[in-house]
Amino acid sequence: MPRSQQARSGQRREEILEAALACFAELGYDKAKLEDVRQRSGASTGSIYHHFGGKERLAAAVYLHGLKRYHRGFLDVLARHSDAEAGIRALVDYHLRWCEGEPDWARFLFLVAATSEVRSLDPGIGPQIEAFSMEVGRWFGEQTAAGRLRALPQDLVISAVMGPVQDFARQLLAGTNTTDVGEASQELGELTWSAIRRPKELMGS
Amino acid sequence: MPRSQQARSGQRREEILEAALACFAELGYDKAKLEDVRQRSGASTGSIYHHFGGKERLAAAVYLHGLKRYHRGFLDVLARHSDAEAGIRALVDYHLRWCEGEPDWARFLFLVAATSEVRSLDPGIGPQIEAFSMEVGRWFGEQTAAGRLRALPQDLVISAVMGPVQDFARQLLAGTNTTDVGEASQELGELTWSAIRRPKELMGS
DNA sequence: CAGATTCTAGAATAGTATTCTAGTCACACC
DNA sequence: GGTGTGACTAGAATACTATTCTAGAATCTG
Repeated sequence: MPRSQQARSGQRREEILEAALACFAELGYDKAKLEDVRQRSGASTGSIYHHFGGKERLAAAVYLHGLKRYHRGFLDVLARHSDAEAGIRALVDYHLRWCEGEPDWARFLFLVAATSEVRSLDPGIGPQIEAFSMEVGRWFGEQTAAGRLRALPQDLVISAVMGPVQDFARQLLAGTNTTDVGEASQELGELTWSAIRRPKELMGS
Repeated sequence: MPRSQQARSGQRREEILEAALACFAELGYDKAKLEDVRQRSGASTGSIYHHFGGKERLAAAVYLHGLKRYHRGFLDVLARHSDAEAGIRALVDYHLRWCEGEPDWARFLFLVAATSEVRSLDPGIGPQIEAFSMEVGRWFGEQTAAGRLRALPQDLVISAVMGPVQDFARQLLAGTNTTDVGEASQELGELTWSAIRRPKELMGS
């Protein structure tokens, strides 16, 4: 059975990855059958298993791919802002816009994969998160050291900054949400800054 | 084949529910086989299907059961506090303590089931959430009307209040977390209140 | 072109959710 | 006390889907 062309570098791999994202985002992890991915990508069962080794690890690969995109943009935002308040407002806005602009990716990263231990199934994920956390920690560490933010353990800082907007974005992605995104970004930036800025009563000490 | 006793009111149903929670919390939704639930509960396949109609709807029933417990405690907290600041700090503490005290339930509610559309598979879930939101909305509405909180759309208020602690609790349940829970409750309460209180520059207007 | 490697195909297999059939139990009614 | 009825249970039969396996094609290297 003749085929036109095959095996050009990572072509097939990419096709499968893309098809998998679409299926997972659209149907959810367990509703999406491997057969769906197979049909949408045009690949064969064997090919999928050759490249990824199974459904779970396929999901993990998709996750890592998306995570890198999200992280890259996130770090860009930090790099562009040395001012604490502007940086934090920009992060909130970034998260919201990303979810709005890439709903498939966002749905998969923050709704579908948030839960399970997808995180441990691709050896690239651990290092990716570690490197990201390091960078983020550096920015916040500097801001805190300069006395512009509350002095808090790093995990609390992240929860404080990203918690509200993540919660809101989840509602947004689930569609159970009425407020306009632009307004939400504005308000969430405002209140997030109020939460994390160095409290006024300590200013100047 | 003689059996000692059967069919006493909702006995079996409860046993299955309990076994299912344990399995889902321990293994995650897809790793947990119906066979596991069957063995742990002592029920038969047919019995499980008679009472719940399938794995998904079993998960939904577990979800609803846990949600009710969580909601009840949540509303109790609100009922016991008319002061805005005390109420919000208590809510933050409640969420954290609940996750700490009932890790199985919490893991299932906030990690396993948070994502999927479990929410739509049990006809009781919609009304439960609606009634809960109504109550919560009333409390926050009154506080806002009294000028003690920022004037914001309700979905933003909830994200602001519960976002940080939910994010932190998720880390806690995943075990990727170092900060002490008591300290976290204190700090999260503090910064959440800073976020949602009526900003000082408007006070007295 | 020969040999090696990577990749693809699709059938065969295995594991698991779901359905089906035949009951059993508790209870109401006569 | 019998008997009919509906809720409940059991476990085998079925259907679906992830995974494995074997053969072979495409591409690359020398």
